[in-house]
Amino acid sequence: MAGQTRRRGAALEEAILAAAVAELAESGYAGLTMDKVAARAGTNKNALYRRWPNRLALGIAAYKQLAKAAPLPDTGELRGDALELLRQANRHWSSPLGGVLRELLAAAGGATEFLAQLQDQSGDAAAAPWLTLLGRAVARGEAAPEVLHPRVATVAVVLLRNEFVVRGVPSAPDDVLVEIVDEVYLPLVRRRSAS
Amino acid sequence: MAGQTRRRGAALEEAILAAAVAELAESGYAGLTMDKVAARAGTNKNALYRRWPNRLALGIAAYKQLAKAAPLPDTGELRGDALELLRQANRHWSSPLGGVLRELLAAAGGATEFLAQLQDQSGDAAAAPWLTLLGRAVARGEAAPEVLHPRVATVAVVLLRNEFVVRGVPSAPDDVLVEIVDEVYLPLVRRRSAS
DNA sequence: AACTTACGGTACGGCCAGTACCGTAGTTGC
DNA sequence: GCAACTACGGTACTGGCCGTACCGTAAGTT
Repeated sequence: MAGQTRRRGAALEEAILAAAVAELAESGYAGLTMDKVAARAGTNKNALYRRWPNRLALGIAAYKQLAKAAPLPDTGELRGDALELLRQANRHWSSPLGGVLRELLAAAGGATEFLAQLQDQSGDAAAAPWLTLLGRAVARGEAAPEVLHPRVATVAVVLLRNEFVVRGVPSAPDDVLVEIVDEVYLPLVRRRSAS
Repeated sequence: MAGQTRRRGAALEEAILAAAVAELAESGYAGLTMDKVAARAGTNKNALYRRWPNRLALGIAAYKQLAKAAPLPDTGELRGDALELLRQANRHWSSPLGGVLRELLAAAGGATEFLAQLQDQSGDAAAAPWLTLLGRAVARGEAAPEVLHPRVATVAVVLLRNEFVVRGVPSAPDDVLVEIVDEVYLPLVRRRSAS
């Protein structure tokens, strides 16, 4: 064969991951088969199963390669920041990547050990940007301090994610984002502890 | 064989659905195989594929048999109603049925024609009870009239569903429900159009 | 150099979706 | 009451995929 040299260790691992990423991007998790990844990486399934216990683990690893954090918006006012962050999420979920994430969440099926791997991308870690964004708004007097709580801060993204779960793939139109921000998020966050 | 008579039409269809429901309840959607359903119904896959085009369609049909609407709570005040409705949803999603629903939503993978079948159980139709519940609260003066909007009305359930998607199977503790109601839902809904 | 480790090739077991074919029982129309 | 038709039951098969096993051989190790 052409390949006089035989790859090992990290070099091979990177090649496999790259192949998995490519398959994931092209065909989604459903189309990610161990045989195809092995073929694409120019190796065989042995090398895969030596590194990842099963297909799901490889899929998650490949997804994590694909998903990268976007910079935090700073428009100077809460509404603009929230909308922009929501648009980022919208782009992510309506891209092929969003479908992949849904497939993975599904394949994990509630298995905590796998879900934990995905939370960085989809769950708790996603609260951090919202909290800092809200923190700035509180400092500006745009929001009440008692809303600096993960459950409250992330309401907007959670609602948007719900759109995708319930309605399906296509990207949410911008009106939906505006509606979420204006009808729910801002009223919720602006409250002056109305008892 | 024992069965002298041969079932046809509706009788057979019911038997198949019953078998599918049983399999779904025992093993979830992942464990629902066409062979097992056929065997359990005492027939073969032909009869199945004559009625449903594929496994997912049968799974959804079986799920719809399983899920039935619970009566609408009426405790006399908004907080109690909302909490009770949330507890219903919590029970549903933390039961095996919830896992099944998640599996189905995943298997549908954004295919609109299938999602539409599930929305009755999980999506838009779920907005109706919340709207009537809120309507009563508005009449009592417990909520502002401008919150009679599906997006706003369903915020609580959507947040709860998110718990399941992100955290996994186990039932959400009651504190979480209380937190959702007290930290998010009531403040959101009680606003007196704070501009 | 000998030794160990990991890759490559290949083959296979097992499971399952979906399809095809055919004999036969039940139903319908005459 | 007979024929034609429809739908069920049995069975077999294709094709795809996950996961495992075995074995020869190249790469790194001492």
